[in-house]
Amino acid sequence: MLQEKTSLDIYNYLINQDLLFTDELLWWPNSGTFEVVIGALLTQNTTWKNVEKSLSNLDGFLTLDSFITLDEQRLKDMIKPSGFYNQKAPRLLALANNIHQEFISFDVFKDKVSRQWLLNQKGVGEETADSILCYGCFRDEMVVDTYTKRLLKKFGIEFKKYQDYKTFLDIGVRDHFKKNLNMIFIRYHAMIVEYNKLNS
DNA sequence: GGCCAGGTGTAAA
DNA sequence: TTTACACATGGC
Repeated sequence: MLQEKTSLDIYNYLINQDLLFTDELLWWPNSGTFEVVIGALLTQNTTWKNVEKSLSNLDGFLTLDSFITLDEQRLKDMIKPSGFYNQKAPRLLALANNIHQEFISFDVFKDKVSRQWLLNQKGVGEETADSILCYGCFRDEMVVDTYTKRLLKKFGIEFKKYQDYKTFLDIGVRDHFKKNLNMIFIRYHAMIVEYNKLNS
């Protein structure tokens, strides 16, 4: 009889792969800052390499207060390397302005924002919302991306909906670890991405 | 040159 | 509720 793997089995499998990073908190650059919001939108259907070019262009404008001073055309020019700039620029500016208007500072945003508030923002879907919550706000939210789906498929696990993937990944490790879930989710997702990079 | 990348919004069936 | 398509640059 075929026994299906649990999310904890896959987590432990990845732990045993000896992936090359020492501190999972550093895996998403400048996690816990507004920069994660920018990166999360820019990386949509885009390689992180291209996002890095844009982030580099945005040097000096990576805080909430400085970012909202940019005008749309200038932002488009700066984020050109990461593609879809005609839609990403206005969406990023609207999001940043909404954060500023609703929460005043990014620190308050980190503390108070809800997943639903993020999902109501144009340009923020489920993965982007979870990336912002997990890496930007250090909340206990697991991120599901193409790497995740690809890895699970190797184990014969497939779902139709994002939420089904998320629930599958969440339950097993949540029940096992019970505490420090944000760190576990960060480590889990980071390992999935690194594993894919090494095996592709 | 073709294909894909740490997706999302919209329109149409 | 599901499916199809546009969005755009850069790396391989």
